[in-house]
Amino acid sequence: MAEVIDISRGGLHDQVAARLRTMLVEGGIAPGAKLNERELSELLRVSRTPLREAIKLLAAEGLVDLLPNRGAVAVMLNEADIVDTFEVLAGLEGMAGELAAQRVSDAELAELRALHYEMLACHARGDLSGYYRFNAQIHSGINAAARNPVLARAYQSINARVQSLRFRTNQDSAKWQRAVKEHETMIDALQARDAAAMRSVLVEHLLHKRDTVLALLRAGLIYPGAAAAAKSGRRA
Amino acid sequence: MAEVIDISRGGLHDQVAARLRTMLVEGGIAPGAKLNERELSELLRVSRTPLREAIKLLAAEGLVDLLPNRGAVAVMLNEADIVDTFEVLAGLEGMAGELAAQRVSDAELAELRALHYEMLACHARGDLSGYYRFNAQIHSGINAAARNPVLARAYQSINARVQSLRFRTNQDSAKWQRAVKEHETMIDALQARDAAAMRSVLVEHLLHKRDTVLALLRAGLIYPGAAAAAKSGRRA
DNA sequence: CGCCGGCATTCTGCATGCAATCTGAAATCC
DNA sequence: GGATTTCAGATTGCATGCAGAATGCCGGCG
Repeated sequence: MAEVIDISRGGLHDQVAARLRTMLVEGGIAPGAKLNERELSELLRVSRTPLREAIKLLAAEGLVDLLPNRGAVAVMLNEADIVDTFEVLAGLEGMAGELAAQRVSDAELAELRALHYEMLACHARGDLSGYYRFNAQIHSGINAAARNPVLARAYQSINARVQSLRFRTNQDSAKWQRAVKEHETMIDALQARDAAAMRSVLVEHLLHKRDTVLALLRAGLIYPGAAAAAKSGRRA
Repeated sequence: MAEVIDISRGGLHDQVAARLRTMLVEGGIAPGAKLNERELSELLRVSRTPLREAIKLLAAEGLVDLLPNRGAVAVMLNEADIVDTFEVLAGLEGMAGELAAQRVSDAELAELRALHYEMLACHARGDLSGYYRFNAQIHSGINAAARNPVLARAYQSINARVQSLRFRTNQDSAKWQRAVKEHETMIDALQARDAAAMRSVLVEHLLHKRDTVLALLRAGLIYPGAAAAAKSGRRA
């Protein structure tokens, strides 16, 4: 037991949703791009029905905006959206950290520490891709240690919306260094079962991430071509 | 302005989703009940396609569980689910309270205070229905004052899952009294712009709500007939 | 008398077809 | 020449039809 995620390949629309999610998060579909049903149905080799269901799902997750009678477009977050999203993420992750500090088992802690060192190795090698992979694993591990599937799902859902942006953040050396330092503090706080410290460092961590993303956005590095004025106050 | 719920007239599937959501939250569809597509499509006078899309949406919101090749059933939360959900709700509402304390305008504060007195009036009259209505308006007002649509949406989505349970909590006089007291503390904390106090009282408030719901669940008053052992570790 | 296997019904899931709406542009009018 | 209107192509949204799977039942067997 204890496999929390297992429902995956139950229906075709779920597979389609997963594919689309990956494409959206990893940039296979550019932000602001229209999602043409016929096109995607041919690309993914499925009929339009499960595709439409998947798109509705992604809309509920906040990854696409649904325009009435005009289809769906990949979300283009403006500054306010990013600020709001990271604010919520910080709260959720801080909460996960608090709970994890109270509930983490020794085995989990050991595994997290191991992952931390793996990440340090990637950092030392300058292996950004590996760094991100272990980083995600660590955060996922913290969420798991929090023993709250509802929290984990909420976090994942909201995190997905900015994952595509964080994917593009080629951090400079100083910020990378600081992130590593923060991760070290995390592990220490976990070990000490210090919930307050855990929350604090995670919130800080997220706010720094936010600032990085905001800086990139302001520099026009995230939405290179598009006019960012498109979506102003709309919220689907 | 600031109507957070407005998505109604977008498409047919949205209207269907709204109808179903209401039926689920207000008990029109019992927890654990199967959602028969043909039946519902006849009841709502729509074809199965938008109905299915709506069901997928509700599944994403966590209001129904999707069984592969076996349709959907209205969620039946077990004790662990309730604990987890309220834990997250407490975190989110505490966060909303913190932000609201920092950002609430004088006009909003005045309106919240007015709503508070309206609620007191309902309390004095023993008007439970009106009490709940104003209660919901106050909480919605706090969320609005937090100036974070992402947070508001996340809260609403997760809150919907337990709304049907809270709907049935006929609080005894003592608990009602305490809730009223807590609400007073809230308004005071808002007025003082005391974020920490606001978080604290909201978290307390939610935990008390949780305990009330848990007590009802243990007493078998929430799922009267059904065997609560149905869903154990499943999470959709 | 209880258990097991096969069969029919029902239901979900997916594909396709049709109507309504939107996009874009060409032609027309001022 | 510029703006407006109108029309054709394309696209979304919804309804329906069909195949696969699951459920329940009935008869047969131990």
